[in-house]
Amino acid sequence: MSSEKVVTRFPPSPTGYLHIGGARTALFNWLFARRRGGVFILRIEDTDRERSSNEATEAIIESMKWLGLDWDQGPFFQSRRYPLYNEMIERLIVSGRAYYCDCSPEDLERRRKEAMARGLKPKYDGRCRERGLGPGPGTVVRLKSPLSGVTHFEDLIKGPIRVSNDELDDLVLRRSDGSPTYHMAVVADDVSLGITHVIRGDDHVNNTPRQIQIYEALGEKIPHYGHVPMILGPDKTRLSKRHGAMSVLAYRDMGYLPDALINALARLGWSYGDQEKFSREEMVEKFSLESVGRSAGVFNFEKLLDLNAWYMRESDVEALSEAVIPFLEKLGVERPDKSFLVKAVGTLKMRSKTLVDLAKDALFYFQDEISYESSARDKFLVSQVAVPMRELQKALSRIEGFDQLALEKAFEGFLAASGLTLKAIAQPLRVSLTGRTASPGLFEVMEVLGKEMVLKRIDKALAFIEGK
RNA sequence: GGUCCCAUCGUCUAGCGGUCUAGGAUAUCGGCCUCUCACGCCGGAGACACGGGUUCGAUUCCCGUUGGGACUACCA
Repeated sequence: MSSEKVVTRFPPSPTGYLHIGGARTALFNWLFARRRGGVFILRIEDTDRERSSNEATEAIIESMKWLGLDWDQGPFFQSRRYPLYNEMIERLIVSGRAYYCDCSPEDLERRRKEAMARGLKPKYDGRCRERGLGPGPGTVVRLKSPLSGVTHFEDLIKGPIRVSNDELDDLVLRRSDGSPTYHMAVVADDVSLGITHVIRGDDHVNNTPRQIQIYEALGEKIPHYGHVPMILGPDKTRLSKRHGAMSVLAYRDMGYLPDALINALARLGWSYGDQEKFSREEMVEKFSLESVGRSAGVFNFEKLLDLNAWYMRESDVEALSEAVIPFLEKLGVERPDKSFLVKAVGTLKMRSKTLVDLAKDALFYFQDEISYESSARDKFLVSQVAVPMRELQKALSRIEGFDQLALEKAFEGFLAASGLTLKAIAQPLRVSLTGRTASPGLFEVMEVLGKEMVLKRIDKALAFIEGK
């Protein structure tokens, strides 16, 4: 491709949170711009004042930041750029490529129905095209679009797409209240921001010829287009609130790492041979629109979970510890000691799949009084284990350095002397120390907990057994 | 209804005419490892929607059928 400077943009409308479909579109734009050493712009499409909100805008920005999709320019707000749109619309009127129309919405609706009843296309009939109307109340401005010919473009993902012009009607550019319509605003902004590549959802394929007509009327250079397929819900219908867990921020709150979500999103639609895991740098290096698939896909939650677990395992333990703090706090653990937390997380990062799980799994480290899972308690804290546990406790109390190595040695001695197997004592001890039947290795747990806490918990378990 | 887009294991995908008795990942089922749970390792089951062409040869190219999806507003 040419050496032109690449400029892409992500233009969400702030009518709700940023969902994973939008996030993927943003990601692809970001990836493409970064790959080509170009510019990535964030633009907020808030021309629909009714449905737009500041909360949504903030949520979108927060989501972008959390995902690490940094933008070079913006955010631009369409609501503050009306003069630009009006200027462009004036240009079109002056050059005769747009005209005023005073057909009322009700009238239009009636004519549409009539047309449909007669088996015709429900498009604008061009009534005001040649009336030479001027501005006035209740008037809109429409594009004078070509009556014949075809509009075509080369989609970077889907290949050549052509639409007969008689499928397209004279779309409204400016509403009667003076505001620009979506199509007008998009084109005007893309022109003025110098957008070279429009990478957006599949649902815009049909809009593209319309927008190209506006470019042509304006005499502006048409950008390259790439339409990425939709993301579907598990039932293969378009992703919506119905499918739950839509918002990017919801994934953050469910304890997913941004890198894992990004990786999962990238691999939904894009591929690089058989490779599944990509660092950001690798993604940027290897991304191309040619290797984005053309068919819609279902978001695979199980795969995200697996990826997240992998990213957690690969994480630096310090960073992971930092990340889990808010989740621990939610569970009532306040200001955990940093070095203790790091040690605790070190024993768990191989086994927890999300930060939420990690926090839950780590809870026993931080509780003064652990509670026993009822089934674990009933099965393992039974009278038969009281004697060996007491002996074990004695052996443990004699250990000098309470680290894994010393603990293992002490256990060897204890098991040899008592004739017990580790298997026989492991689960009762585990329940005593953690309250559960599943936990990190006993020696790891004990080292982190420390001698005092270990002896104390065994005391408590013995008291429980004997008190039964 | 019209227009446009799409179609490989349950899911995400590799495949860009012969290398395909179709590869990987995830999920699932066995087994190993083992103090539990994970991790890891080994193995199993599991897909080219259908029908026509083109070709010496189609998962791969073309057409049709079917099935999905999108758009068809003074929403974006």
